[in-house]
Amino acid sequence: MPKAKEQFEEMRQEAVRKIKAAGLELFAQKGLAGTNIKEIAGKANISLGLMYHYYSSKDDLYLALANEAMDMSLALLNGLKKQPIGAREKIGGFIDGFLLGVRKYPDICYFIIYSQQCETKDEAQNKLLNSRKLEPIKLLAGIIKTGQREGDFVKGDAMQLATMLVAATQGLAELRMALGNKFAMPGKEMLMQMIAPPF
Amino acid sequence: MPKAKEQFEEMRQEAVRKIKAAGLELFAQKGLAGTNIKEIAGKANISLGLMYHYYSSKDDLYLALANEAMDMSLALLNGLKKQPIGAREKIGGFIDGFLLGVRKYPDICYFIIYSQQCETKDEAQNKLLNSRKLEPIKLLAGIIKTGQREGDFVKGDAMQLATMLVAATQGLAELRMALGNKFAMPGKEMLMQMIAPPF
Amino acid sequence: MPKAKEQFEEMRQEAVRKIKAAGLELFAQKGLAGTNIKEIAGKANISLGLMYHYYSSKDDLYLALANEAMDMSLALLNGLKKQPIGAREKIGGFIDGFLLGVRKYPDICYFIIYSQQCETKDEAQNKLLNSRKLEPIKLLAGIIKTGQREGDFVKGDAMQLATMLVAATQGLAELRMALGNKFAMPGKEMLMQMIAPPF
Amino acid sequence: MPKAKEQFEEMRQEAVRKIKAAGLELFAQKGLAGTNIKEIAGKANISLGLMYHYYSSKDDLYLALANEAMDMSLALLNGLKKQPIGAREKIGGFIDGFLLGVRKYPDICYFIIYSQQCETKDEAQNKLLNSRKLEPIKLLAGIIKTGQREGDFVKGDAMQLATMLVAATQGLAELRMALGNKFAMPGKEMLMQMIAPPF
DNA sequence: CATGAATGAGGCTTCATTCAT
DNA sequence: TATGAATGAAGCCTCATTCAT
Repeated sequence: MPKAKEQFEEMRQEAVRKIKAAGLELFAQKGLAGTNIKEIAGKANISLGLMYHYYSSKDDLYLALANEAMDMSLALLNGLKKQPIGAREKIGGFIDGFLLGVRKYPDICYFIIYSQQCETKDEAQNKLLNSRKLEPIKLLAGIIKTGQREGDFVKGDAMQLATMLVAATQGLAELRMALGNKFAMPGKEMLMQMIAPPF
Repeated sequence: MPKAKEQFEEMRQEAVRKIKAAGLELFAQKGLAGTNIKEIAGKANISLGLMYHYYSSKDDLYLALANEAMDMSLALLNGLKKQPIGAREKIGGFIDGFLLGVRKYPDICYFIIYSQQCETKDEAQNKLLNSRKLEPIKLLAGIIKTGQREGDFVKGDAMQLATMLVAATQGLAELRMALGNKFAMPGKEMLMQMIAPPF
Repeated sequence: MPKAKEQFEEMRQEAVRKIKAAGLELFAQKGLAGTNIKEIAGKANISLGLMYHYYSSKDDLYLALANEAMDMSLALLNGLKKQPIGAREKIGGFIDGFLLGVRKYPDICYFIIYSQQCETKDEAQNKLLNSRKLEPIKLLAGIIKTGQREGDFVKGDAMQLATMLVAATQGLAELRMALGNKFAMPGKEMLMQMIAPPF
Repeated sequence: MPKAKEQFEEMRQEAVRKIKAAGLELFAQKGLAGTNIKEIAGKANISLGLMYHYYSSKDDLYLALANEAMDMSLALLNGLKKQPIGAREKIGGFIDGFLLGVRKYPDICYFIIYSQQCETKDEAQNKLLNSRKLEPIKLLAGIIKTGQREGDFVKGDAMQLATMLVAATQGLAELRMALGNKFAMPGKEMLMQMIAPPF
């Protein structure tokens, strides 16, 4: 009697889930080149071979995770963009998302932010990833422009402001990973004032 | 000192200079694990054997470069600290140093800022490096505290503010490397207002 | 026999048929070591598990196919040997069998002829296979000897002549596979004259 | 003091020589897929790593050897073509070359003849190799045509005759490898009569 | 000081085979 | 009978490091 289709599907989902969790953590800590597949499989509690059942290579897994992280980031921003709230609240929502993410999944930092060194050998994929890094900056810039028209945002080029905000979150996530508990994470107000001072 | 010795000394200096320049660029682009020694030697235009004459291992070179970068960063801050100028000017000097460095040696970004993923296998060295990452933040925090007493800085925990500024510069350097010319680097004023708004 | 059993038997036969067809083609194209079981199962349109239901290993399937091919070759020759026709006609029949086989099942070439590289790890099996390769040559040599006594065959050691004929067919089958349509297959007359010239 | 250029060159030559000899023998016995690099290095008495110093991959070595073998075969034929001797002598020279090669370097058989299964993954290389297999056949066909005009060759399409001769040598080399000493190699006269009967 | 050949451990990947259902 | 997920040994390849000259 063949095993039921659903059973197989469940097994697949579970295996993929474990692989992704392990990969996320290890890539975040040690980068693509510094992470080895055996370790990922070990942490995921599956065999080496099974990894290759689901991902064709280390790069493949890395790219899947990187793109997923970017998708999440974009989804957060797109969600905020559509909401019927002011620009100040939208920026606040972005910062909340960041602070929460970092607090809840500390190891995800590397992927919450933009992956810095994605040397996938596959130059095409690298270019794709890099181009995607601009998307959230552009989205933020749009929100900032609106806020500037509404009057209570700081002045200056919106793209530059968006770049600065994104850079700060990325840098903070990295410092957080490097320094652990010795680290003084700025609060929401402090990050907000980079774009939208209290008054 | 006889002439021969001087010549040898010159050769040494020249070789070390070439090795460091090549290592800096490649480590910055691809990280420690992703960079290979042969490539460094190739870019430096020296033989593999000679590399090992000056540096006992890949990690050795990496650590030397990382520490040098941190030294430069600290030297800049210590220099500013001693100068008889206001806190606002000191922060301005730090930001100028960053912007100039990034503009002049784009590939140095990785080292101008704090190296994020230094997995040296040698745990002791890792701890050392990580602890050094806190030093500039503490120095900046000191300057910021003074500025806050002088009255024209934003309010809030000085360590947090310093962390935010450092994170922003680190993030900007990384984005700069990833995005190249598609990148909107914020100007000095914009970075300044994170700590010291015009009024 | 109840109907159910017949059905099962049919399924078995069908599965085995598909496995053998797929294996034959792939082994012929890429050899034993170069062919993988998953690919065979895929081409046969059955599951991996089922393959192992019928054949205990890759080598098992390979040996079965190789021996079957040799059986067919021997059967052809034994059939001809018994027929009440002249030696010339018998050689002609062998050549016809070869030319037809190559034309009809181009991918079978590898097995119509003698498999060159059967590294079965199992040394005993290898020896068995190799010894079987001599059988058709010996049979042919017998026919040739008769033909030489009958007067219209070329002179010379019969085993050497048989070896040459078999080698030619083997070589032609291989060239056929390698060169495909760019290939000039000699006709029956041309092959005949190697053993039995027109006059 | 740097090692002299010639010394390095000698080392290179010696290493390459050993690698090629080992590869030739093993590929000939077990094919590309069936041969493993470690074994080649072992037989060549060098380290695995050194193999990759000289050849970028297993395929690379295989292709180099296959092409070299083809070059030798072509060189033999081109040499004969230019000599001021009759077509019969030229065919005789080709057959002598074959018989001698097989006798002297029994393991080279696979490469003296045409490599049957060159699955290099690199489809372009496969096509190149396959196209090269036609060259000697064409050369032989030219010689045969001349011989036919001179009068003492068998009749029939020259390309087909050339194909048959080449196939026979290939098949004989393979049988030789498979059967070893149980094998009855035809003599020069016997092979000659395929193309140019005594009278 | 200078060279680059040589080593081999370790990493990535494949694949024959097993097994729970 | 039938499925395909799971395993892990073994293969290919890379690369930090050593060494003879």
